[in-house]
Amino acid sequence: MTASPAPVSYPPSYKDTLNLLQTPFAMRANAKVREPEIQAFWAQQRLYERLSQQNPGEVFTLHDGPPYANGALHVGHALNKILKDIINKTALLQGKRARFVPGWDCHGLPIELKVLQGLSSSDRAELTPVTLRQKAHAYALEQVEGQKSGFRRWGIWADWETPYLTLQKDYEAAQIGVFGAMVLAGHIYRGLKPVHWSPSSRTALAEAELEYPDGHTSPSVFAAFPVVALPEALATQLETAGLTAKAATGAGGLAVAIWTTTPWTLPANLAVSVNGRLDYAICAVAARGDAPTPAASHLVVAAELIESLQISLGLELTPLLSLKGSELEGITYRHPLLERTSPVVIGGDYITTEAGTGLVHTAPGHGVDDFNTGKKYGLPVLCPVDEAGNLTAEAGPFAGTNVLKDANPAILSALEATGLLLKQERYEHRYPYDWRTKKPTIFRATEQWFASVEGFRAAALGAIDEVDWLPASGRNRIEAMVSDRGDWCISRQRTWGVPIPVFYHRETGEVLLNEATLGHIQALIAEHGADVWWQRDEAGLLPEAYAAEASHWRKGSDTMDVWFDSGSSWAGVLQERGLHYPADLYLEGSDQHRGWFQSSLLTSVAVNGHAPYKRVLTHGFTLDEKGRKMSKSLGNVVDPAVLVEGGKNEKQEPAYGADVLRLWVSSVDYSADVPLGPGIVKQLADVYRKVRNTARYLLGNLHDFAPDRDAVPYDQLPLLDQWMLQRTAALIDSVTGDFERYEFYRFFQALQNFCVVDLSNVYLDIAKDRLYVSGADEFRRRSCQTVLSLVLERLAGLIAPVLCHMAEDIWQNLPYPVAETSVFERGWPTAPDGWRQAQLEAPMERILELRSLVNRQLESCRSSGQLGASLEAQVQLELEAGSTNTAESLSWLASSSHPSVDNLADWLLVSGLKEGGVAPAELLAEASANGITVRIAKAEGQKCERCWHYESDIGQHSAHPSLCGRCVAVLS
RNA sequence: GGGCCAUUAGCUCAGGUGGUUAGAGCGCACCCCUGAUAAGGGUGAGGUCCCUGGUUCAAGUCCAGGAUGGCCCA
Repeated sequence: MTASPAPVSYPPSYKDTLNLLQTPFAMRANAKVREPEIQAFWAQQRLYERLSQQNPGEVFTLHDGPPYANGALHVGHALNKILKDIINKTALLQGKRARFVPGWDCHGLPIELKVLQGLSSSDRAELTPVTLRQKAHAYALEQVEGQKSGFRRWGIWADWETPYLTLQKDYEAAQIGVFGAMVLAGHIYRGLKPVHWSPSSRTALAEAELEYPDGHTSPSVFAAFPVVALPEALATQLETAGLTAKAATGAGGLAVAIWTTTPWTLPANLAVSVNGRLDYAICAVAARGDAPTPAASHLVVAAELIESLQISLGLELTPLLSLKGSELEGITYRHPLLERTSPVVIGGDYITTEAGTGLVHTAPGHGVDDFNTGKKYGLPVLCPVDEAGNLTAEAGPFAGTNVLKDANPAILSALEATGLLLKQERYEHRYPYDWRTKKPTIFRATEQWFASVEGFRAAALGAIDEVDWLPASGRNRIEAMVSDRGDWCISRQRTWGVPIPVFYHRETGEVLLNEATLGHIQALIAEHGADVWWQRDEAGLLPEAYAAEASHWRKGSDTMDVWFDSGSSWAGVLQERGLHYPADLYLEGSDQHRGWFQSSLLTSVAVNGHAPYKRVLTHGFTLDEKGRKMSKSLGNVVDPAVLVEGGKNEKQEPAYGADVLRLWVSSVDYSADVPLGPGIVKQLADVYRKVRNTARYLLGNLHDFAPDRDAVPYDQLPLLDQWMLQRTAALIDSVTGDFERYEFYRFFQALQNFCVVDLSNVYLDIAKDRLYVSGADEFRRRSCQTVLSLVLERLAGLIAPVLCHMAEDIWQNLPYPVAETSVFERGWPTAPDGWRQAQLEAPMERILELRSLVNRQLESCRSSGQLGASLEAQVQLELEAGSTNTAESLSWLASSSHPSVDNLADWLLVSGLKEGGVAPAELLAEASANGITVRIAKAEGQKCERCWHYESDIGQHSAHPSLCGRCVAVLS
C-alpha cells in the first residue's frame, strides 16, 4: 500500500460534453404499478366518458355479447374483450363516439346449481323460489364484480358503472317485450317435446343434473312387428323374389325386426325408422335347434347385421332380397300389442348398425331423435306416461304399471304371448340418473313453449344475407344452422330466469297470453323485477280486466331459455340506451354462430324483420403452443391474471402487465384458433421491450427540444430525415388499413419491423453521432430531433389502441408541452402528404444493400480480430459496370444540400470513405459483388476522444490535444 | 358420423390471378461496443411449405383423398 497516492491521471473523458439522453421514462415498464396509475389518470380525466360522448364523429356501436356471470376470467375472455377494446379505442381515436356498454348473462342453470350446491340439505328443503332467486341474484352480482375488475385491469374502456345485466328490471322488461311481440306475431306456440324427466322427483332435468353410474342394465328386447301393407314397388320386387304380397302381409308373414332397451316405450310406438342410405335385407326365417319358431316367416334387418343376428337370435336368416332403406319407406305394420298400424319411415344418420337390427322403434314422446323424425312425418307426440312414471289409459292394457317397476315385465310377457318376441336379455349401458335422488330418469314428452322458426326462417335467411360476415365462412356456418334448425324450445323448468308470463285455466287448461296480460306483466317487471312473478299470486299479476276471475287462473312456472335472455339484448340495451340498432358490430367466438349470433338474429327478425347487427366478426379459440386445448390435466393453462400481475414466484412468473396480454391479442391471426403459452409470452415481452426502448430513446433525445423553437421545416430536412418520414408515413398508411380491416397481426408485424429495422438498425444508429456529438443547437442535431419528435408522437398514437398504457406513458413523458392532456385526445396519427416521397425508397434501398456488403466485410475483420468498432475502419469503394443503380444512388446522396448529414461515411458508421482513387495500402478485407468492390482498411489518423472518429486533425488545439477539429469547434 | 375452419423456419406472420434459389421480425449461435447498458450494433445457421395422388412445361399456390388439431352439431 502506498501512502501517497499518485496524482490520478483521469482518462481524458469528454462524456460530459456530449448531449446524451435524459428521460424519466424507464427501460422497464414496472407495469404492475404503472398501469394502474395510468388507468387512474384516465379515470380522473374521465377520458373514455368524454371521448365517447363528445367526440365530433358518428356514433359507433360495438355491442358486447354478455359473458356468463360465473367463474374466473380466462384467456378466452381476454381475447374477446381486448379485441373489442382495440376496435373501440381505434374508433375513439378516429373521432367516433364509440360507447361500449359491457354486459353479463346472469340467469340460468349453472348459477342456480352453484347456489343449490352451496346449501345444506336442510336449507335446500326450506328453499322457496323467491329465496333461491335472491341467492342466485346475489351470487351473480358478486361474480359480475369479480369479472369486471379483471376486465378493467386489462385497460378495457367501457360504461363500467352502468353495465347491462340480464337480471336488471329494465332488461327483463324489454325481454318480456320481445317475447310479447313474438307472441302477438303468432311465432310462439305450445307443444310437446321429450325432455329428461325424473319420475322420482317429478321434475324435468337438465343435462347437467344427470349422472351416468356404472353398471346400469336394461332389459334389451328384439321384437318383430308384422307387416300389413307394402308399397307397390316393394311388393313387385318381393313377388319376383318368390314371396307374394299376400303371404308377406298375412298372419305369420313378413315382419320388421326392431330392438329396444326401453320396452315400456313400446305402447308409445308410432313408427319404425330406417336409415335411407343403409343396406337392408329381407330374410327367410327358420328356427335353429330347439329355439321357438317366431310368428313371422320373414324379417327385415340391416344386411350388415344378418350374421350377428343369426347368432344372437338363434335363427337361420336366409337373405331373399337386398334393398336400400329408402325402399322400405311406406311399409305399414301392425303394433304387436295394441290395435293400431304405423308406418316405416326414414330417420336420420343416427340409425346405424352398431347395435340392434338397423331398424329403430320410434316413440316420438320418448326420444329426441324419435321426436324429430316424428315431426318430419307429422306423427303425433304420444306420451302415455304421467309425472310419476305410471302408464296412462293411452297405454291400453298396461295402464297403471310403472315404467321403472312393473311396466317392462308386463309388456315383455304380453309380447312373448304373441310370438313376436325374438329375444330378450340384460344389457349394460350408460343410462342417465337423477343426480339428487340417484334414481333412473326417462325421456318423457312434456308441454313446452316454442318459437316457430318455420314462421320466419325465410326472413332470417334474408337477414343473414344483408349482414357482413367476417371471416366470410361465418355466413355459411350460420346459414346452414338456421336453415336446418327446428323450432326453438324456449321454456325451461327452472326457477332462476325470466318467467314465461302465461296463465293456464285451472279447469280447462286454456292458455291466457294476450296483449293485455303481456303489457301488464311487462309493466310489473319493469317496476319490481321478474321476482314479482313468484312473489305475487294470480290476483296480483293479472290485469284489472281479469281480476274478478283470478282464482280460475294458475300462473305458469316455466322460465325462458337463457339464450332468449341474451338474444334480447338488442332490445334491452341497444334500443333502451339509444345506441345503434342494428349495431355496427358484434364480435364473439365462432361458437356463437350457434349461440348468441343466432338467438339475437331470430328474436330480432321475428320482431323487426331484420338482423340486430350490420357486421359480425368472429374469432377462434385459444389453444396452447402445440395447438391443443388448454386443460388443467395437461397443465398448459395460461392464467391471464398471473400473466398480468405475476405468479407466486415472480422470478418464474413475472408480472408482464396488461399491455403484453394486449400485444398478444394483436399479434395473432384470430380468424382461426390462436396459440398461447410461456414461449409465446416470452417472445411478446421481448417485442414489448423493444418498442418501449425505442420510444425511450426517442424521448431521451428530446430533453432539450422545443418544437416551436427548434423544429426544422420539412423542406429543409436532409434526405435521411425525409426518408425516415416517408417510412413513417408508409407505416401510418399501412397500419391505418390494418386496423380498418381488423388485421391487427399485420400492425404487430409492421410495428416490429419499423422499430427494429427502420429506427433501431438504421436511423437511430446513424443518428447517434448527430445527437450526441454535434452542438446542442446545431442544424445536424435539431433536424434529427425534429424527426424524432414527429415520429414519436405518431408512434404513440399508432400503438395506443393496443399498447394503451405504454402510449399514455410516452405521452406523459414528452419533454415539451403538447396541446392534448392524453394521447387519446390527439386523434389517429396522420402524415402530411409531403411526407409521402416514394422516390426516396429506391436509392435508400441500394445504399442499405451497400451497407450490408460493407458490414459483411467489417464483420470478417472483426472475427479475425483486426477490427472492433466500425469507426476504426475506413472504406474504399469502386463501382464498375453492373452497379449503375448504386452509382445513381450515391450521386443522389452526393447531391444533398446537407452533406453534414447525408454522407456515406456517417451512414456506414465508418471514419473514412473514398469512392474510387487509390486503394488503401494495408487492406484488411476486400470483396466484390454486382460490380461493387468494397475494401476495408484501418482508418487513418487518431481516435478523437470525444466523437471516437479517427481523424487526421487531432492535436491542433492546445486546450484539447486529443480532440478533432469538429469537436473543438463544438466545445468553443 | 355431419357442417365450418386451420396446418409455410423454434415462435408470430408474409407469400394477388400457378413462374428464378420460399421471405420478414423475433428467438438461437457467434462477434463487436460499453455514450440507449437488465440496453445498442453486426454476421450467421434454421424450411419434407401436414401427407398422398392428380392437372400442368411448371404447384407452397389449382383439384381429389387422407392425417392432425379446433369449434358447432349428432
